[in-house]
Amino acid sequence: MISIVFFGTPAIALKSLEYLYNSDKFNVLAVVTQPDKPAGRGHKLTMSPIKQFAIEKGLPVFQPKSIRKEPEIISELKKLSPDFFVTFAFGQILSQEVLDIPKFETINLHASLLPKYRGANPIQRAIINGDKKTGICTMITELGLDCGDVCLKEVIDIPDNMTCVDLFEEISSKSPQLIEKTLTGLANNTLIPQKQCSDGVCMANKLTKEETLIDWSKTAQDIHNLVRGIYKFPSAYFMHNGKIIKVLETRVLPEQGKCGDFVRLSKEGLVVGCGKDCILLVKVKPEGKGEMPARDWANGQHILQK
RNA sequence: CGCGGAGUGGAGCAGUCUGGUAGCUCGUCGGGCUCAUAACCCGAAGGUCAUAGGUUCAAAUCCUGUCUCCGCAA
Repeated sequence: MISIVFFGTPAIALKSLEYLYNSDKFNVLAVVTQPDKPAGRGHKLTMSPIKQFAIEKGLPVFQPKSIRKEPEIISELKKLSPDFFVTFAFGQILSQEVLDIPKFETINLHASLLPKYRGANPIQRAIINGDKKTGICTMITELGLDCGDVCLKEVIDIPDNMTCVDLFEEISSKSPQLIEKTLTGLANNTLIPQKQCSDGVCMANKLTKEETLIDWSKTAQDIHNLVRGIYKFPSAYFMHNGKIIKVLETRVLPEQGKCGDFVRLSKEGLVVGCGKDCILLVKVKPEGKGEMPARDWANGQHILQK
């Protein structure tokens, strides 16, 4: 049985932890996750989905503020003497001292086809940039950011209307098998990690507030990619009468209109002019309101009424 | 107790400050026009104004409590 310590925080990693926990090939010794943080309306202290699962199953949980600087936790991890560390969206940088703990390796799962989209935000970036495919990789963790040798990769297609929520879901459910294959391959020496090729390296930076504001002078396709790329997390938006209007669903229409103008109201939604072509707003979510058809919103705002 | 918005026919909103006949756009149904229509014209149905209490001759509107939904921030 292969013993591991699992490092992870958000929901996307949950299925992987669950899988490893339930498998009789693996023994999950402990879980390391980010400290509880005030979150949500009311700032209630909230534990990560990974921690919730661990507590439910009675697994030991470590929550370092910064794992590099907490010798007590490091020595606890050493005592466990695991075969592997598995990291998946953990959210902290490890130190060499930590990487040296497991008997075999520390492996990381990264949600892109490396070396493309190293860094914090590979999933949403792939959609925002209009990529037709992306994927997941397992890799040997090294000190640099997502630069270690790649063990296994799996390609995932991105259809034109896929949102980041769909992609999250797909990645979340395909990851467990990839991690399993990687661990067993490394453990019995049948898997040889490959260096990342040096060209095609690019970073997937965190989203800034400015990026999520819709720029109507861009092409309708670019706006459509932005909308589905950050669907619900945290959503593309525009301002109207001083209110934030989030845009949840759009379609590109091959017609002309002045940038940023409300062109017409159709049965399906509100048509807005862009730098190239027009975009149809199908579903929106105004500040202080729930989601609604864009047509209904435009109706109540008395946009485009004679 | 982090800050803030909102609950009004099926949908989206106005009306609330300055209490006194329930309003607008859309949808639905019926009829008309049209070669035809998602367009246009005429008409109809549909609301205990989230909820409980209070003030008043009179409350969607003022006061108090409760529930629900949401935005920011983190």
